Amino acid sequence: MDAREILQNTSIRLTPVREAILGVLLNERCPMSYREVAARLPGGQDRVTLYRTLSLFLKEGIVHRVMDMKGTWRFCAHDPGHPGCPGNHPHFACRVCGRMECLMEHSLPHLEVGPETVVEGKHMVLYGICRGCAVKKTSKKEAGSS
Amino acid sequence: MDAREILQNTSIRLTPVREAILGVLLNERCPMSYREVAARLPGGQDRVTLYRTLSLFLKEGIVHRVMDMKGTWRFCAHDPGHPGCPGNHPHFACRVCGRMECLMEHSLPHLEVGPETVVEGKHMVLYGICRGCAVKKTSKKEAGSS
DNA sequence: AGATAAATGCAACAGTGTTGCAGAAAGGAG
DNA sequence: CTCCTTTCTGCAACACTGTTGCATTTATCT
Repeated sequence: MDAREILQNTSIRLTPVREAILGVLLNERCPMSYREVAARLPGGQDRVTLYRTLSLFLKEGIVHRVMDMKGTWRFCAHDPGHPGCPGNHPHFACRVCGRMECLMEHSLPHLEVGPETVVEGKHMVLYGICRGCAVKKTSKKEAGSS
Repeated sequence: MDAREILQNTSIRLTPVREAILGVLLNERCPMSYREVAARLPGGQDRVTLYRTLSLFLKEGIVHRVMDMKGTWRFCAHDPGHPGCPGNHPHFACRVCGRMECLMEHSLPHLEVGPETVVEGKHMVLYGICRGCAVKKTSKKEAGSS
């Protein structure tokens, strides 16, 4: 299912800008900051349009978002095959390459809080060094010490 | 143990500004944003000083920090009686009053990620409506409908 | 094709957090 | 106590994220 099809399944209008933005998200399939999305767009789009489009996608339920360790929102296109995807999983943020990934194989644990408290949602972010960067680092070290 | 004593146990200098800032954190005992801390200070302190002081406290290990749902860091003084406190618990953020609290009674679950990945830390934030605000809302509704 | 509603781009703003630098204050040595 | 070195503080300026209001353009329906 490509961007065009997904957008046509919603009540919002299909425009080139939206198709392009959703296309980028579908292509990467990891939570992206506005900046990362903008860098992969042909250019000429306004920041504001991008912010508004991402918020709209969120409202329409075709993306979810997580906050990374720098305090910026990252948006990720849902996998159409995973109906439970809407953010109900933890994420991992790499401090070296800055990328974030969905930990689809886990679901967020349920925590018991006080009886009156209303829990509307939860976020969990692990941070550290991703596999790709860890491997690169190790091999660099080994190369340096030999 | 008050702010002065805690600071004297570290290698950093004891200054009135630092004593005041740590005093505020010790008094509230919940994760506070720079803005909340500033509002409780006598005034006259520079924003930059406050940011730097909080970062210093973090480096010294006398506070921990969490990111709230608006992307701002919140700092919380450690409970001297809880050596395991350094952030190893989830937090709850109320979207009505904006306050955040430590969920000391829970610890963060361990998640198994790939073998090469280096996990350096994790964050978990529940959000919704805290007990205080939920109760207030209910009683308001009841009062309105009667 | 024309009308209407929505989407885009622009300018401006609020807020968080950072850096560089000059003057002020803390802590130690004599 | 006084001087000296270190480091802390406050100021100005900046980069960045995210938001709002408004005028213009574009999509969609009739």
